[in-house]
Amino acid sequence: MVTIKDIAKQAGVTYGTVSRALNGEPGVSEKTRARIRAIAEQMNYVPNLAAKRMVDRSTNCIGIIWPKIEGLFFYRLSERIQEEASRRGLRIMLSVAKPEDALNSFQEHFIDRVIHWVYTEQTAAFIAAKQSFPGTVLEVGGRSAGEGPCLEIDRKGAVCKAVRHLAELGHERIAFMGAKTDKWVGYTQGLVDFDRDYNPDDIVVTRPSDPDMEAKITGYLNRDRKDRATAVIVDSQGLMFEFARLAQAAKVRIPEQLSLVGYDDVPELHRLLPVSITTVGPDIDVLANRLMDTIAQADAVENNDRNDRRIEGVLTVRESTRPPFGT
Amino acid sequence: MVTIKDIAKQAGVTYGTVSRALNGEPGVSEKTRARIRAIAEQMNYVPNLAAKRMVDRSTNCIGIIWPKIEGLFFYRLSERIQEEASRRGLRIMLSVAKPEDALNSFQEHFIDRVIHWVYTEQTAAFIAAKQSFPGTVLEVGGRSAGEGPCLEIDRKGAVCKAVRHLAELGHERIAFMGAKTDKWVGYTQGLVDFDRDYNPDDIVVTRPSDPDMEAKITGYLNRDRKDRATAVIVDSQGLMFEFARLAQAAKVRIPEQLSLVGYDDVPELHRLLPVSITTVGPDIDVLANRLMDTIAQADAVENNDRNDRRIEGVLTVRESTRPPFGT
DNA sequence: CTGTTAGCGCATTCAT
DNA sequence: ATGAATGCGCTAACAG
Repeated sequence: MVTIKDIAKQAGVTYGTVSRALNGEPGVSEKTRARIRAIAEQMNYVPNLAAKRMVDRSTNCIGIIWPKIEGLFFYRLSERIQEEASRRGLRIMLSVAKPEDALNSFQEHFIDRVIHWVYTEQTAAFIAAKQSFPGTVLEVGGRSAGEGPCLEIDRKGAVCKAVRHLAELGHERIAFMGAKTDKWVGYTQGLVDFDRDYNPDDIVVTRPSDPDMEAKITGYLNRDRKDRATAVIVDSQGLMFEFARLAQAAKVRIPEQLSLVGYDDVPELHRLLPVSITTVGPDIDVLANRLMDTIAQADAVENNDRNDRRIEGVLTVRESTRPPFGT
Repeated sequence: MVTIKDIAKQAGVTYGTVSRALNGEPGVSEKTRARIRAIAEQMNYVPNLAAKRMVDRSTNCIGIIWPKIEGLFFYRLSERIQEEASRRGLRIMLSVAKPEDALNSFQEHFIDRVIHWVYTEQTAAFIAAKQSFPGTVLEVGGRSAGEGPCLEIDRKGAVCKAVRHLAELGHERIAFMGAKTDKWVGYTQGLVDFDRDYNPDDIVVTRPSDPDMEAKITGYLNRDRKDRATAVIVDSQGLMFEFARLAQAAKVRIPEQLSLVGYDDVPELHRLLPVSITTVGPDIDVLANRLMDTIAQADAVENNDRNDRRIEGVLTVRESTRPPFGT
């Protein structure tokens, strides 16, 4: 293992100078700094984080706890986060372990800033782990649950935008398939805002793991066209995989017979149907950016404007939505 | 921050004794050990991991370098690896950075065992980083390229099994879509082994990023049925996403008009078509297991039997393959 | 059984 | 602008 002492020897200086040079501290001539940098690179020097941590407590590595669900979306997001991070000279480590275990791992490895994707209620074990975690945990997704820094995704508002889009196209009956979460609230809100009737008959409460999911969706799709909506919102990427397949099986043509909006814009979605799918949800680039901005100045974030802590959803109109037949 | 020195003072011993007591080392009377433990607890002592790591640089953490491709398969695999690892008391960290950066990150964080998924030629930068890496890099996937430990996936043999399966069903013309890799070699090998004609016309060389991918596949599918094969092998999950869509668009019914075998068995595949898809490829559970076994005893692995270093593919027959029409 | 001490790799302060 | 020296908290080897 090569240390700054080795580099010092090679460069013919003392290791104090090497330390200054490599850390961009003043008091080193640019010439020797460049030389030392070159030698370090060439010797493949890797700083020892433990030693660094002994004397000062900073790291440029950020840990991310990978959520169990939201698979594809998060997969895409992590690619973008990585790009953003390296642009900023930050490093990224991912953990797919249970959140509390992940936090412990990060702690052992001197990672003191962690991004946590909130998708369900937090377990007691995780809350405990979070409390004893010496660094910052940025909570992303759900409502600003607790004390620490957070970045809220306005899922409700996003789905509301979907309703608006469909209403503006002229759809009178708009259906919703998904779970009774914020997204569902956004749906009902949208119906109110844009003067559409709330029709319990047009709501299919289900999720991919629901054993009756297939029956419920197929049941809805097989109704007489008079008895179903002209547009539907599907509340997650996971459910969209199912929905697309069942819609094709039921020979429901999209968008001719049914307009379709999905939540979360992942490329794989557009491979599911012959047409590309209109989506709402956070913009993946914006999200990656904001995450890095926020975590980069995690201490200052407490003072931020409330609005700054929130990510709006965006609507991306594609081929799967159009005015209802006969308009 | 309370250190062992503080505890030592409180307990009236030296801090060396405290260290031994707290770490369960022999050479401390049980009486003083208990007393020291109590004091540590009462003073709310938290060991300084950085300092510990300075002296004892061991971890039970394994790093994984996330490959740029193999999207969903690797995602599923990493879930299984995580489960396997925690069963064995090991921890996992993932990096999505460039392989050489990932290796440096791992080194910084004292992770000295790394799993690397080989999917293309290795860059010079990575080979250099690997050479100066102080730990073990387990290469998985490709041919046992170099010196270090490796686990080869028999992609060629897997595709060969696909050909065999189709041949046994009675298919005379079997097509292949994909890149000219090991999998393609397995295809040609299979044709030879099972007495099928090699027909360049039934090979569509493409990949998801190929700009002409869509045209090539659609062109093949739109041929007169007499001019195309009765079965096709698609060489990757990524390409299958495209193929399934194009097949539906071209109104080619599977398996009635065309039998279909995919490479890599990921659940998402079976949401693409009305029927589930027959696949070949490494079994994800077996792979996770073998990876953990191998990395757990990374030093001993050098002596292993050659056959032990290889993962066979398995064929999972589902609805997308059946005898050709008219048989 | 317990005390003593060297040194892990580094940032930093004080000299020069 | 650079060298020298100190100490961060801890383990391990050695001394008593």
